[in-house]
Amino acid sequence: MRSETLKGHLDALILSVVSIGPLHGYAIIEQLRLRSGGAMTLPEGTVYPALHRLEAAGLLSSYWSQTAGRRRRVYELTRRGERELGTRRAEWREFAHAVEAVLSPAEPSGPTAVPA
Amino acid sequence: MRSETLKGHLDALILSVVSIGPLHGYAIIEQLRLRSGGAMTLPEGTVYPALHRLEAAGLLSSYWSQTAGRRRRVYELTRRGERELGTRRAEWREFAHAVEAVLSPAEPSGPTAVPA
DNA sequence: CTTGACACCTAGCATTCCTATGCCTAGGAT
DNA sequence: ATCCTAGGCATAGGAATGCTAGGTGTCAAG
Repeated sequence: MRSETLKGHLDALILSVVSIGPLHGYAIIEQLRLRSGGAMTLPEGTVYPALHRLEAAGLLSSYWSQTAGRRRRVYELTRRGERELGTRRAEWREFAHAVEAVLSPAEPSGPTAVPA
Repeated sequence: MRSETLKGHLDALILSVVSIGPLHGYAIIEQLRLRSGGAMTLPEGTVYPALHRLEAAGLLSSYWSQTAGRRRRVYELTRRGERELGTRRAEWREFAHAVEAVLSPAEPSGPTAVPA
């Protein structure tokens, strides 16, 4: 998948997987891969900065957890994050429909192509 | 529509409208707006550089036309542009499905969530 | 003669994602 | 003992893209 393809949609994807339950960064990467059927195998250098960005924006909160000698930073949605997720999902749908409309082959469309 | 949303998909959209028939820049902007139902009202500063980029990449070719004292640069798809459009449409579909899969609410998914 | 639609162009900015690299632990293989 | 792999986090720097904001010019309507 071309790397620019993802741009602007990563935040929604992360918020969505975290909305299911608190997750740490590495697990988020794993979930994105699993749920996308392998299509989204994101490098850490993409996801970690995004998490920091989302936390700075107040959409995620985090805490450290210690498990078997391994430290993990666990993220969960804030109230604002939940609301934002709703907005983003709606925006995605709108965007996807718009792209679909433009991308699907169609007959030439003059100025009169959109009926009043 | 959030501006980052479009990133990485503009080329496909432009190729798609031009594939219907030769169009000049301004008309391309108009077609994108019409076909997207108004969702994509792109500023010229977005589209013109993109057209130059696509021409430089060999996906579009152009020529000047004079109509009623108005000069227009008309673009049409090259062979490579047609092929590229096909690729991009396929990529869009793959991407859209992947996002849909991640974005749609689902039950918690453990390591066993993907059956062999 | 001013406004608005038509039509093109570019510089510079902001944002985003990726590559590359570094650091650390645990557990199995050699 | 040593190495490798998986797990786990982090950052710097580069590349790409779209937008803002500005500029040029024609033509028709008021």
